[in-house]
Amino acid sequence: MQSEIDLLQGLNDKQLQAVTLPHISALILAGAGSGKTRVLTTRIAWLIQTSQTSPMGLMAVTFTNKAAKEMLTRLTSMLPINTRGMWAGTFHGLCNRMLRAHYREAGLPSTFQILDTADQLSAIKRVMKVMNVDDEKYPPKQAMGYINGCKEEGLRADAVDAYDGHSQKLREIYAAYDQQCNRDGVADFAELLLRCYELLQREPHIRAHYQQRFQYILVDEFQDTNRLQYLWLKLLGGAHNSIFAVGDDDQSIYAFRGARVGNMSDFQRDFKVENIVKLEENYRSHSNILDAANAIITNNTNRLGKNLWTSAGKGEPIRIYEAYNDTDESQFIVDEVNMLQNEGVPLSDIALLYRSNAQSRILEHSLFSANIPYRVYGGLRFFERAEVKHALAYIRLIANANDDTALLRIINFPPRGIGARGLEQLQEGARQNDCSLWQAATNKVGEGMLGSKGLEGFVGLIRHMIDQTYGITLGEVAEMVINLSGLMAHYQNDKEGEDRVENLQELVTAAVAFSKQDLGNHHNMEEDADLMTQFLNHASLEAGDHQADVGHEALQLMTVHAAKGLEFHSVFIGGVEEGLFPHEQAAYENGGLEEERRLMYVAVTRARQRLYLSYAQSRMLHGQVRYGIASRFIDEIPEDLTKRLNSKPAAKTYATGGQYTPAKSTQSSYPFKIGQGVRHGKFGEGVIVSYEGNASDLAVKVNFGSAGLKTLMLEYAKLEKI
DNA sequence: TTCCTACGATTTTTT
DNA sequence: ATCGTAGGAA
Repeated sequence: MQSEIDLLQGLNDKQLQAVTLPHISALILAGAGSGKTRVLTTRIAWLIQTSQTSPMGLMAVTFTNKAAKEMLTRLTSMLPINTRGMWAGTFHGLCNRMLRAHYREAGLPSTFQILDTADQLSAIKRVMKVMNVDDEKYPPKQAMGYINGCKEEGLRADAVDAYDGHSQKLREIYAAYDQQCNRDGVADFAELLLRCYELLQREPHIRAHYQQRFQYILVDEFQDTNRLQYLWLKLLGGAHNSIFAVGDDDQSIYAFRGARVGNMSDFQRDFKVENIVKLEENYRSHSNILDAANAIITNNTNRLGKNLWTSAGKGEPIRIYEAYNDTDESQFIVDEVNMLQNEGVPLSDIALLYRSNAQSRILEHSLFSANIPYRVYGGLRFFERAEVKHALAYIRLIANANDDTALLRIINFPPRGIGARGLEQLQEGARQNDCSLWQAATNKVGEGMLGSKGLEGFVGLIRHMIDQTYGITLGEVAEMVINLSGLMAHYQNDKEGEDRVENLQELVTAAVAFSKQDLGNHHNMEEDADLMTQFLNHASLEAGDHQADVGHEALQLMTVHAAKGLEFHSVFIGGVEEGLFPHEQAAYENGGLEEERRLMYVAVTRARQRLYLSYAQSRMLHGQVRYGIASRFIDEIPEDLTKRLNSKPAAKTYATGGQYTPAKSTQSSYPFKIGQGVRHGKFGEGVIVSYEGNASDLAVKVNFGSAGLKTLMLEYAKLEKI
C-alpha cells in the first residue's frame, strides 16, 4: 500500500488543496492541461486511503465512458482496490443502474431496453404516423429535439407550456411518444435520466438510501451538465453530502446540446461553495500557445476568470498560413506534416483539427495522394452500424418481444415477404387491441389467418430463437441469431457485404468477450439483470468510442469537439475563417459566438509544442466557391506570438497556382466581418451572417431579427456599421 | 420487392 | 459536392 505522502507527491499547491479538501462541496476550476483528471483521481484515492470513505461510499460521474474508464485505470494504479462494483460511470450508466435495481418502483419491465438516437427517431416517426401528423409541418427530427429538450429540462409533457397550435401539437406528440415507450418497455437516453430523477424524487426511502451511501460525489466536466443532470446531482447530494465538481467554463462547448454553464454559478449558490480552487498552471504547452489562448478567451464576457500559465519557456511562435484556396491549404499541411515527420515527430502525435466534418474530405484527399497514413475520428460507431443493429434487434426481441422498435427493424429483414400492407394490418391490429406488434402478430398467426405466410414464418422464427436461447452462452446466442435470422447468409450473398459479414462476426466476438469480462462482475444480486439485457445495455450505452485512443502510427484527423481532452505535439487548425470558425450558424444563436470562441480556445490548447493556424481565401463549400477572410480569432492573437509563414495578404502573388487569380484583397471585398452589426435604411439593424456570390458580385446575408433574414447585394444595400 | 432517381439538407455530439 | 432518404417505376 502506498503511503499518503506518495499519493500526494508531485502535486502543486492548488492541486494539493483541491485533493485534500474537507467534506464540503467545492468547485474546482481546472484549466486546460492543468492536471484535472489527476486531481479527480487522486482525490478519490486519498479519500479511500485515509479511510474517510470506502470505494462503495462515493460516486464519480463523467460524461463519456472513456473518461470513466481512464479514471478507474488511474485509480487502480494508485491504490490496490477492486473498482468493480464502484459507482463510477456516466450519468446515463449510473441512472441505468439505479433503474435496473428499482425497476418496479420506476415502472419499467426488468428487461427494459434503451433506445439510441436512431431508434428514438424511428419510434417518433411511428407515433406521428399513428397520430396522422403532417411530417412536413412537424419534421420528426425537430419533434425529437423538442422531446429531448423537454426531458433535459426535467419536464414531462403535462408540465410543458404550449403557447400556440404548433407547440401544442409537439406536446401531444411528446405525450403519445412517452406512452408508446411505456407500452414497449423502452427508454431513450434522456428518459434514463428523467426517470431516475423522478424515482429519487418520488421514493423517499430510495432517495435516502443513496444519499446515505454516497457521502462523496465527484463530477467531471461539470460545465457540460444540463439542467436535469444538475437537478439529479442536487437531489443525490442532499443536504449533507459533498459534491466535488471539476470543470472549466472556458471549455464549455456543448451548449447546443443542452449544457448549461450557468450550472456552475447555480452550484456555488445552491451548495454555498465558499472557495473556488483554480488550477491555472498548465503542464502541457509552451507559453506562446497559452498566451494566445488566454488572449482569445479574454474577449468573452461572463467568465469565472482564469489565466493559464506555465513554467516552460515561450517555445515556438504560432505559425499562420494564408492559403489562396482549400487545395492550397491542404497541400501546405501535407508539406508541413512531412517536415515534422522528418524531424522525428510521430504521426500519431500530430493532429489536424477542423470545425466541421465536411472539411476532412479535402485533407484526406491530399493525405492519400501523399501516402501519409491517417485516421479520421467520427462517423458511425460499431454498435451503430446497420447490420449490427439488425442483429441486436433480434436479440432485443428475444429479451423483450414487446419492443416494437426492434421488431419493425427486422420483421422483414432479411426480406421474408412481409410488405407494407401486411405491416399496416399488423399495426392496425395492435392499435385495436392496444397491444404490441408482437402480440398482434401472434394473435393473427394463432387465428390461422390466411395470406400471412411471411408473418407465420417470422413468429415461428422468433419463437424458435427464444427456445434455442435456454442454456446457451451469450456468444452462442449471437451466433445463433445471425445464422437463424438469415442475416449472415444475406450479407454473404451481397458482393458489397464483406465488411458487414466481418462486423457480424465481430459482434459474436464482442458478445463472447462481454460475458467473460462480466463473470467477475456479479457482486450485487439486486441489480443483476440477466446477461443478455446487460449486453444490450452495453451496446446502447457504449456504442464504441468516437474519440482518439492509443494512436496507431497515423495522423489524427478530427473535429475540434472530438479533440477536447486530448493533446498533441503539433496541431494544425484548418479553415480558421469567418463563417467557418466561427461558424456562420453560430451568429444566429444567443451566445453562439462566445461558444465558438471557447471552441477555438479548446483547439489552441491541444498543442504542446507547435501550433499552425491556416485559412483560405476561397474554398469549395456545398458545391459553390465561397470567399473567406481570416477569422477574428486570428486577429485576437497578439502579433508578437505569431509568425506569418507567407507574407500578409495585400499584394501577394501565388507562384504555386499560376492558373488561378488570387481573390481580391480581402480589404476591398469584405468591408464587414461575419457577425458585424449593420444598419439598413428599410430593415433597420441586423447582423452579417454570411457572404454569397463571387468577389465581383457580392451579396451578404443579414439577420435583421424581427425583419427576418435578408440577402442583399452589397453594392446597392448601403449598409452602415453600427 | 427492388432498384433508381430526384430532392433536400449540410456545425459541433455523448449517452 | 455529396450523401441519405423518400417516392415512384420496373
